[in-house]
Amino acid sequence: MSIGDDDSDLLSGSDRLTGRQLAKELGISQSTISRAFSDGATISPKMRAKVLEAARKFGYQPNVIARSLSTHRSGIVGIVVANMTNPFYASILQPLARRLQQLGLQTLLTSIPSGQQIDAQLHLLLQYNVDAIVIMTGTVSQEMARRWTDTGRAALLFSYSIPGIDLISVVCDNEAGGRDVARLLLQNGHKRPAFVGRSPDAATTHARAEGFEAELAEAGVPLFGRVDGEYTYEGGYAAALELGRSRPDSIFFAHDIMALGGMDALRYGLGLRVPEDISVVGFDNIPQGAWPTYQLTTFAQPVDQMVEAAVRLLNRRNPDEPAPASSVLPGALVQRNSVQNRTVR
Amino acid sequence: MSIGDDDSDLLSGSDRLTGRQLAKELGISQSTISRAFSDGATISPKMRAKVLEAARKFGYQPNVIARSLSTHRSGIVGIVVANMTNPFYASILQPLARRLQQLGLQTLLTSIPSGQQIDAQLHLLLQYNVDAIVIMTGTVSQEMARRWTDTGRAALLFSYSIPGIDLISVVCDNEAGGRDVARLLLQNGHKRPAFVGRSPDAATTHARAEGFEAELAEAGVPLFGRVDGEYTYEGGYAAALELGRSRPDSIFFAHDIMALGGMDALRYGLGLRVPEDISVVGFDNIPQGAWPTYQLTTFAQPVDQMVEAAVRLLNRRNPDEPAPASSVLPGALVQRNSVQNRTVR
DNA sequence: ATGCATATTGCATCCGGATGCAATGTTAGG
DNA sequence: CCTAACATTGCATCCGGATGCAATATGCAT
Repeated sequence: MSIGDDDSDLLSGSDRLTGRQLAKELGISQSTISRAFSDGATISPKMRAKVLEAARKFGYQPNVIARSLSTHRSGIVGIVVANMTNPFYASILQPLARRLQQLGLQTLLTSIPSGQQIDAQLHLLLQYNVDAIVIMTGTVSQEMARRWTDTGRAALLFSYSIPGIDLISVVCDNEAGGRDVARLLLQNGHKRPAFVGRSPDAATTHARAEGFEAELAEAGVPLFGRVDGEYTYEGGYAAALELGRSRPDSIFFAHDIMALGGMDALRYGLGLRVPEDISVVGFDNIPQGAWPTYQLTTFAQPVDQMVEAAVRLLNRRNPDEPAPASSVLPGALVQRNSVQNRTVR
Repeated sequence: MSIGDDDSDLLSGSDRLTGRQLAKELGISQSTISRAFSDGATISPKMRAKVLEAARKFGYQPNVIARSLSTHRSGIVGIVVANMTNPFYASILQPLARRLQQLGLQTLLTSIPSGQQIDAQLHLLLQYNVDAIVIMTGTVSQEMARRWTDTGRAALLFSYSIPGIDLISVVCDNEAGGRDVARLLLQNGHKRPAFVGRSPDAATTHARAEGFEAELAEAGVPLFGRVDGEYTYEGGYAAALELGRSRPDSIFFAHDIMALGGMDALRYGLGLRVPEDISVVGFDNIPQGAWPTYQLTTFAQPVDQMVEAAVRLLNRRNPDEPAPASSVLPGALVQRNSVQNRTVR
């Protein structure tokens, strides 16, 4: 073998080594180099070892772009988010990106105005040959959804779903969550429960609201009031201000971030005590809810399991495996200190 | 012209139209198609219009990957972050991504464990031909920095810098910020000011600490105490717990998120009142600091201007423009209600 | 109208790997 | 030892655009 030991600094140049150069160096063909780096290619173990060894030595790595050009894959997962200021999304992005990186997948992040149509973004991501997308917000046209799945790429709705569009999704059981919250309030003797945060286009909050109201109805307790609003601290603040005046004895906010704004509105805007005067329950379980000022009782989305499920669905290497189904994961009530027992004993 | 009007649905197939196909359709060469889409290429305005019109009609768009293969550019900006749970980073990511998208640049997000060496990530981003990087955390080897700049791509440290590494950065004037905070505390009659959050490897917090201590020294007020800690809510909580026992009359936290944790520790852990018993000042100006429970007085980084500056530096199309310099932008004190006047009148 | 400079367009080839098919090498059965 | 069957490797070509250079077209001055 004629390879010197001292030329391993070939990689230090700004232009990298190509497969053909390495091939010439080894006296073999470029195809063989290529095969050494492709799983399941027809190459003898001996030859592969030799190539990989030389590649390591010379600092050769296949050019991702060139590979992508012919394979139509990229090792990139597109992610569509809005509202990274909502800590819930931030807390998903982090572990999701990390898990994907562990699998050798990069994340192309597309940030959009909340709740919009995202066909244009998907189109764009398609141009970059992303292998899959995780969508956390927005609506998609049926045609775009079809076009996407036609390419054999996975598309995954994370923590929500779009009515009438058959893309797989990973969600927690929102309706059950709503019911659990209702049951908690009922058990603690609440008679005037209100709801905040339903939005016309978000099936997620619908399910939360429906579970909540259904359970109340079954107990014969009417919903005392409802206000909608943006999924922000400010939205929750405004809604609570509006709703609080009519004195419900408890408010269920469809998102923790709204619940925090709501609690502050109740306390600082209306001078009420939480939970003594009014109970508050949230949904999501963001870190801030655990802060001592809030001690928010909430329904926790099982973020870790959801990320795991997402990664599993995205990582399906060969497109001919059975089409995966949406998964609905169970969440759990996290009881802290924003609900007070109002039963008369 | 033989183009029908009804075949504009060519784009609906999962495989897109190539430039050569479009060229054949128009009876021209593929080169001309390519030139029609490249700024500054030699092509007559008339021909370009004709091509673009046909492209629109047939739904042709140049393949980004193929283009990237020969140009070595990608229209992607890599972003390296840690700690998206720190709202400060989340609040940067959002506008930054949006501004870049407006310029037709996508963002490839790389999330790493906080404060580590990120050579491997940069190497990876290089493989994807990213046009530039924005680094928000971590250290880079001198060799990697050189290798990166040798490729003619911009690299930008956002909101921090790495000692000994000459990559341009966009930061606010941290030292001035530290001084301003010190002056504020002094003006309000504080005699026992403490500092929390300096970290050995973060020049940013060093500068904040130095400005703070320098200004105190000039006024003849000794630093009452100092505790370091992680840049998290919990880190601030723990530090305040430790420091609070010795009763400083004020604490300057190097990061708002630590200040919030600190305030909670002082209030709920030690039973102190803020600002009556002890004043607290933060740095960054995250949204949560404005919440009524905290009303945190803080030094605000000029995030919008910093993002603008970053975008301007990244958007330098031709690499032969004068090498841009780092920019240091002025921040400003945001006075809310976590500092009390302790002057005896 | 003629000649030369300049503007456009086409041709051929490159970017770096992936892959179908043919050629060669290897192993096993007879 | 011979040949069928399979395992490896190389060859040629493709993925879809970009671009240097030659060829052609246009414009201008004389």
